[in-house]
Amino acid sequence: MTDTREKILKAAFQDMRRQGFQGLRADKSIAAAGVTKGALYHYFQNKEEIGLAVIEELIAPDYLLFYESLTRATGADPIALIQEHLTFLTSVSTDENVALGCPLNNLIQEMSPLNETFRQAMQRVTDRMYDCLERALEQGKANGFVHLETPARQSAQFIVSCIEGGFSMAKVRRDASIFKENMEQLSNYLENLRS
Amino acid sequence: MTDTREKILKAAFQDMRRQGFQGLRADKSIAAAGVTKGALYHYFQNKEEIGLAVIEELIAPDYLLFYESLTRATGADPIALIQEHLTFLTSVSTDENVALGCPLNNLIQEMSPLNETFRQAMQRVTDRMYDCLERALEQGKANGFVHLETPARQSAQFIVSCIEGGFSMAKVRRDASIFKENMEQLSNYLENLRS
DNA sequence: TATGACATACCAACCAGTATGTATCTTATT
DNA sequence: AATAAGATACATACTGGTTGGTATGTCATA
Repeated sequence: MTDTREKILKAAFQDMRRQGFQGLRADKSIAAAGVTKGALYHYFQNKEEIGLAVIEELIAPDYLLFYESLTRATGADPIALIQEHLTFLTSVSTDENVALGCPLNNLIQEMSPLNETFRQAMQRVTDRMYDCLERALEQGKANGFVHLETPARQSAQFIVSCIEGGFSMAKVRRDASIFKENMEQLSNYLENLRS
Repeated sequence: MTDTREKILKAAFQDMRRQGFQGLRADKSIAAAGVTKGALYHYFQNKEEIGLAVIEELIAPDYLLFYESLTRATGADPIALIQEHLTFLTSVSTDENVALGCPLNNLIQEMSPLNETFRQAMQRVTDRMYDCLERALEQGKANGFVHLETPARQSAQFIVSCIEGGFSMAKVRRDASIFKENMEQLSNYLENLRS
């Protein structure tokens, strides 16, 4: 990826996080990085392509990093790994950070009903998160870490849902402690999955 | 409230649910209801006022209906009442319905970082939900329904957060069963709060 | 000399908001 | 009861700024 293209995506990502995709003013967004409209429409056919590239190239890899690693860690205790991830999420959640919300969640809320291509791209990300968590929980069952009656798929969905819900509710209060306390409750739920 | 004003708010509410507040084209929105721009700017000073009125007059009363009733039901089993509410939410959640998401959650995600007046109006709604749930749980403790070690405030936050998270994740898949399965997990969590 | 990588100027559509006009309804006065 | 005088409740036409996108030109490199 060229340097200019990367600058465009990063600037678009930042502004989309604040103002949404509809609120994104692409040329103004990149101007601060010294990139002009000419460059923008050289690398992207239209605004939609920018949004999709942000999802595919910035959001998806970032979000899937942990979940992919989770499935690869065969033999490990999945609950401990998820708990670690929650601790990590909590540690990076400042008031300023939660005020802008979860980039993926933001886009889901805004764009799912408006653009089917966006929706499918985002569904692919969440489905992958579910798949990874489900597999990890199943492996955890086989390895004696997870209670055998745990409904792996539903639990996977619930975990992701709790995280995103936590971001949502922290956002409206600009209050990271809301997120942290929610993660504590989710943590309790996770401990109940132990065998 | 006059009939015309009501028509404007209802039309704006519907379109805001799909396209967000930024995406709302107020005059086009009300045109289908036979109302013109003249009427719009007769009842509202600007677009912002429409959005705020939608929150205060349509969303807030609708959302608080259950939670207010919950606090009033002193002596009742709060967990049973909340479970009933989850069942109700599940029963009205069709694929088409979840595809549009929770109107409050949508607006929170979109507008919290962009408009402080919006944010405060929405925070008032969520705080009220927390307050009602917290009180109900505390009453439940006093009446022997709820485990005494239950952190009432945190649990209240978690419950709301799970519901909103459930809407979020169901939205991207246009799949009501995601919401239903999440409510099942939340239901399990609630049962664990019993004394 | 052809192509990639931009920069700049431009355009048509759109959109929030305004200006202006008018019919109806209310209220004070006779 | 009749009428004049606002006030209310809109409808229509217009405007100025914005926005996504395009057309065109330039410069460096292969």
